[in-house]
Formats: sequence, C-alpha cells, structure tokens
Amino acid sequence: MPRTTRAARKSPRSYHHGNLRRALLDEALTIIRVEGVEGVTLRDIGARLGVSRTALYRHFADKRALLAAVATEGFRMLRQQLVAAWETEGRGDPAFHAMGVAYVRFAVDNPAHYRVIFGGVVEPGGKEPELEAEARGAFQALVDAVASLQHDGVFIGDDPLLLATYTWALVHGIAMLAIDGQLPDPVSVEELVRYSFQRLRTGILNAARA
Amino acid sequence: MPRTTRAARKSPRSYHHGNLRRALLDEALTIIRVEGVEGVTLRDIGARLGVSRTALYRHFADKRALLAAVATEGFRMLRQQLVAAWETEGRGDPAFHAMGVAYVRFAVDNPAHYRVIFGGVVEPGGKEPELEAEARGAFQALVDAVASLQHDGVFIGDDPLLLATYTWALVHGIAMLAIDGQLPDPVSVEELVRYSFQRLRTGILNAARA
DNA sequence: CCTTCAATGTTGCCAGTGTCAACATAGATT
DNA sequence: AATCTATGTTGACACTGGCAACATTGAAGG
Repeated sequence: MPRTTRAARKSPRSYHHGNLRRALLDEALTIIRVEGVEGVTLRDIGARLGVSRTALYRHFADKRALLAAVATEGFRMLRQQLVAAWETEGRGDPAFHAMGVAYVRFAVDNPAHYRVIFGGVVEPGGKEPELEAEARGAFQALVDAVASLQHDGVFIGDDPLLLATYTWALVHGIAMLAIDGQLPDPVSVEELVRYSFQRLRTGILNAARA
Repeated sequence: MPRTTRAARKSPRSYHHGNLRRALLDEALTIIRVEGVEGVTLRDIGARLGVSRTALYRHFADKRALLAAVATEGFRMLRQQLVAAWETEGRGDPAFHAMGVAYVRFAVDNPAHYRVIFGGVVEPGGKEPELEAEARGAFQALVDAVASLQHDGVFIGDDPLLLATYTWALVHGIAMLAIDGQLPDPVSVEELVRYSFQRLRTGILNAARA
C-alpha cells in the first residue's frame, strides 16, 4: 500500500510528474522574471515544484542547459512578437517601425529574460542546436521584412543581410542601454526609439539617395 | 624576532601589502580577461596575491563592489580610447568614424571586461557614485564630438544628446552582437562597422537633407 | 623610548550552491 | 507476472561569499 497520497503540487500523479520538463522551464522563467538570473537555484526550483533538487538532471544536462532552454524560448517569443507586429501593421513601412517598437518593448518588458538570451550566460558556439536555430529564426523575421521592403522599393538595394544586421544592432543597442539604465537622464526609451527610426529611415530610404 | 621573511609576492613588506587595493583590481581584471566574470573568486584572487581570502574586505565592501571598481576602470579606459581616436584623427568627420571603430574594438578586444560594464553585473542605480561619474564621462566624450561636428555644420542640428545617444546605441549594439557571437555567418565586425557608419552618415549628414 | 591605537591581514566557521553516485519507484513491455 | 527503462530521491563532496574574532603592523602622542 502506498504511504500517503504524497501528491506533488502540479499533477495528480504522485511519484512521476508527467510534464516536469515543461514545469521546470516555466518555474525557472518565473524566478528569472522576479529575481533575475542570479536568483535561479536548482534547489529552489525543485522545492517550488514539490520535487527533489536533482530531479532536474533527468531533463537537462546541467544548470547551463536549463538556462539555454530558457533562452531558446525567449528567441521564440521574440520572433512571435516581431512577426505579429509586422503582419498586424500591414507588412509595409509603418510595420517595420512597429517591429522595432515591439523588439525594444520585449526587452524592456522582460529585461532579465532578455539578458539570459544576450548576456553571455549561454554562448551560441557549436552546442545547443535548438538555441541556434531559434536565434536564426528570430533574425530571419527581420531579414524577411527588410527584403520585402527592398522589393517594394522602399529601402535601398544593399545586401539585405547587412542592412538587416545594421538595424538589428540598432534596436539591440537601444534595448540594452534601456534595461541597463544607461540612458542619459532626460532621454526616455520611447523618445529614443522614435528619434532613432526617424534617423534610420533617412539613411535607409531610397528617396534620401541623391 | 620576526619568524621568517614570509615575503608576499608583490611587495618587500611582509604583513602589510602596501598597495593591495590596486593589486586586487589588477588581479581581478586579469582573471576576467582569461576566464570571464564567472571565474572570479575571492579565494583565488587572494591566493594569487599570496594573501588571505578575506583581505579583500578591508578595501571593498563585497564582491560586487570589487566588480563595480573593475567596471569603473573599464569606463575610464573606454573614454581614453575614444578621446585618443577623436584627437589623433583631427576632431573632424573621419575622427568620428575612428571613434566608432575604437569603441567597437575596445569591446571586441576586452569582451569579458565589457560585459562587466554593461552585462547587468552592477547597476548604475544610486550607489557607486564613482562608477556613475566615469560612465557619464565616457558618454560625454561622445556628446562633445557630436556637438563639435554639429557646430562645424557637418551633422544636423538636432538635440545633441539624442543624436549622441542614437549613435551610442548603434555602436553598443554592434559591439554586443559581436562579442556574443550573434553576427550572422558571413558578416564580419569590420564589415558591419564600415557599413553601419556609411548608413549612419547618410542619415546624419546635413547634405543628405533634401 | 614606550604606550596606544587604528589600519590592515588572518583563521575558524557557516549557510548555500551545483553536481555526482547510489538507490528507489513507477509505468511500460514482454 | 516478471523485467526493464525512465524518472525521481538521498547522501555526500568540493567550492563559494561572507561574518566574527583574533593577530600583526606602522604610526601618533605622551
């Protein structure tokens, strides 16, 4: 006869959790949101889920792998936001601006998560193929938009990869400075984004070419 | 009679080090360069200097304070590089480009150090007045250059603070993507910097205004 | 010169961390 | 019903940052 119900928090099953991997990911993300990456502790995650501290090792190689999975999910969410903004706003010139706003907003709304993705916590070198694929996917959304606007004659006909990387660096830099609290005093994120896209367009738009 | 010479590694004095604060900073920076921030250990630093593991607490409040000092020095070095490029190249239009190149080069040459400065390890919120001052100083070098070029009629007459922040976000974004290994495959840092400044200028230069 | 004292460095100790090895249990397969 | 594999647990270990108490030094003041 089994001891007591000994029910875990999540699932009705007692010993086997059923979907622990998913639960671990969600819990890790919750902690990251509230306390930042530093607050993530394998023991704490286990305790919150009513599970042992090493249960995690049946689903992730180590702590780094867990954070890599969190980063992977971050790239996926980011891509969804970007594509949504692009499609919703009509895949045109204003949609490109909306993409930029959505990008920066994602970082500002999820600063700790964004830092897990880009803060050097996990590197895209060789290992973690899923992470690399998802990263490429997010970037591809931007490249596609750029290529589309080039095709419509809105943007100049430079190498779309270079052009997309250029704009990516810009929004990434804005996002990073913003979540690091490094923006000079009277400058707000919204103001900076608005101004940056204004200046960016003047350099990118075909009409600006003499 | 004193035991033995018991000489530490640095100074001829035995018990008192003489300039331990400086030595701690240098050693921390050396470790950061080689192993990254994760490799920094109070015990290891102490051992390398032939000093106890807690000797550090007579010169820094805690580990965070040590890293904040490293970041402060990083800002100082960065500002020196920027000013040097600006002055050496003649304070003109090409000098601005040289500043950008120097900025990205600093990050690429000292990736781990750069991440200590901007990676959210230490925040510029309230505490650490020296860090904030040095951060402001580095940014001011950029603002001064922008204002100078505006005065000479090379750049458009927008708010210099906004314009400077815009260019800063761009080089910061390039630097971050580069040291994170996130640049898409065939794009090199040098190529991206060159292209970005080309595009940036077309947006910034007064001549580009219809 | 001798005493006193603040600055600086040391040792003992603690809670907390990631991770491994050995073991326990459950659910699926035969 | 017996067996096997996936999944979860317990016990241990080395390592970390940090505190309290103690030790040593060089300088200041009589």
